[in-house]
Amino acid sequence: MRGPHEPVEQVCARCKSKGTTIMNVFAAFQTRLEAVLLLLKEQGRLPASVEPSRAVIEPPRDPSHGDMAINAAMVFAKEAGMKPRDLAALIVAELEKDSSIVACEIAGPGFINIRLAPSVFDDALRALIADPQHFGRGAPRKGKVNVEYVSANPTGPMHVGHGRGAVFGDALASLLAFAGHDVTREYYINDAGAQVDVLARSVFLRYREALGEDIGAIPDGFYPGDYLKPVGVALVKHYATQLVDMPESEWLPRVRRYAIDAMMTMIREDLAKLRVEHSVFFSEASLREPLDAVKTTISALRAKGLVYDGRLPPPKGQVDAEWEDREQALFRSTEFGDDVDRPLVKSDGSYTYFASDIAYHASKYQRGFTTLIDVWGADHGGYVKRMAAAVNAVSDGKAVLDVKLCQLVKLMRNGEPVKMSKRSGDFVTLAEVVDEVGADAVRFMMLFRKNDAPLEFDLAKVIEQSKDNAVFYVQYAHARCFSIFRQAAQAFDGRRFTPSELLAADFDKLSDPDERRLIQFIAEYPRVIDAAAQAHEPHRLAFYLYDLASAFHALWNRGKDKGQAPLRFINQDDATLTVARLALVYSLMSVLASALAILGVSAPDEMR
RNA sequence: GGCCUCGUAGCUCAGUUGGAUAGAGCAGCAGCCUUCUAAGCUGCGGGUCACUGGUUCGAAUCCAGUCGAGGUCGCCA
Repeated sequence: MRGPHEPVEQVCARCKSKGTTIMNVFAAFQTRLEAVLLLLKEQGRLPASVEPSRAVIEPPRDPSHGDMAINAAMVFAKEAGMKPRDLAALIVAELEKDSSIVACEIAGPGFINIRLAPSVFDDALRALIADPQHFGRGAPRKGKVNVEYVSANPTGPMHVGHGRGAVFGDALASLLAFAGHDVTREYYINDAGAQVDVLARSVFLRYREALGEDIGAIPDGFYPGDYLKPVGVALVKHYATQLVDMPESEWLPRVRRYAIDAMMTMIREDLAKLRVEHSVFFSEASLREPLDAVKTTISALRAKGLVYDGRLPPPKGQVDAEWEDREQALFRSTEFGDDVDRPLVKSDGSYTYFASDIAYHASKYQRGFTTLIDVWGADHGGYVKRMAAAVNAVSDGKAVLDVKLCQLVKLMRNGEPVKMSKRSGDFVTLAEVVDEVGADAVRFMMLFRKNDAPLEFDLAKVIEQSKDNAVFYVQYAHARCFSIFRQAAQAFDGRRFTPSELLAADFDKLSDPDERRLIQFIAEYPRVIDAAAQAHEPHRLAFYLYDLASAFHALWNRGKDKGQAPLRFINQDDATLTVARLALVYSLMSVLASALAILGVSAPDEMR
């Protein structure tokens, strides 16, 4: 079994000298296209104002249109004062000088469809076979990226919704690292607010319970869950009866620290089950002590005129009897596009959560990060504008914040909703789900959906071994590749088919249109990585995997039909052909493994 | 009421940052199949991309408005 923890994060040292153009055929031709446009500019045949990078070269939707499509003629027609098709002709005349372009044709409103020599894609495959670990990776990029995800309150076990953000953030971080970014994975521990005091008091009840006291029903305003019982028991072991007679001001800090640590241990274990990792756990409390970074940050903003004392209009559309008009410290977030300025200090004098969060994000910037990605639940959507404003303010516009909102997860079983009663504190936890269906199923299904779309997660369907289950379908493609190699070894008296042998394969033997399509699909991998990383959308990789698996299964099935035996991957009478096909299978297998590793899903050798 | 995220086939969802005739899986219908790995395969039907305007060579995609779903609206985090 190939584990999901191959070193996808380590930037390959070879990237520096090698670059990506050899492997990314689309990037390579984008460069050539831009060179042509530049040349036309220099010759004065295109106005100086055209920006070559605005033109796009991409795989066409319809394969009959060729291998790549260029929209340049339409994009620049107006600036050039030419008809798109005339401009296209100009570009085509230059492109045709390229020996790897075997045909150019102008189609529709001015598309340039180009057909490439098969060797272009074959070379990409050779590059992949020569170095499967490297294929698709981006060259190292400037700037540090911080991905903050999970950041669940340390007050109880994680539920399924947390799991979605966890998997999303984890996969996004891996994806960005693979694409060449310097990525740090971070968890913000909310260990300074009122809710951890509630936690401490709830645990103190359990402590007394563990000492034999009858505590009765858990009162309102306390965390009722049974998961706190062991913490109470552990407290007894640690403190015996020492805490019982202390005043709250003395036991609370002790119990709080202990409880938070216990909760974080539990959360880390849950995350580990899901193969979700963080390299930095950042404590909110550490922003206050020993130095008050919140105060410092607010002062700095005040000095810039971005914090002032003022009054806020009461919220509209809802009557709030509690509303009291008062003067308070406000952050001028309207300066950066927010709707109202936001308070930093509560009526009791303590900081609002937002104040801490500004200091926290300032810390990220001070630690050298310029791209900040926060993964939040959709219920925090109303918070995005002010946070983006704050990041802008504390970094003087030098850092950008991208907040990825994850929608709710609806837990189902055989199409029926699974009941979750939160009131009793006895809801379905993430750990229970992972134990039931496995990390692979949870991870893949959560990534097989756009993050901002609601997700239905069916506990029964995700472990079904059938084509209807995307996890199985993709993993099975990988297992099938292995199976083909096992079969091949048997058919050719234990021959090994080493990578170096596959590298020397005769790719001309791969001439069936479906084979060629699969090769091109594999060659698209670096482009998919690049686009998904740029958009911060790991789900694109999951869909690519599914489509890739689908193309492979279809090809495999063709060999199953009567009279189509020559299409089978293994042909005992033709070793040259078999080696070529195995080279294709090996390439496919490598890409499947690579993409699955980024998503944190295992790539099994067999699925019996 | 303000703001945020959405609205695509009967259902669940993609849609390559504005490209050509909008795709896939279920479900439905029609055939085929006993295996290089068995948990099937192939094909067909199915659409006012919520609606109305606008931007331009070109819009599911961008902008404005309307309708609908969910979320959110100082002193929770």
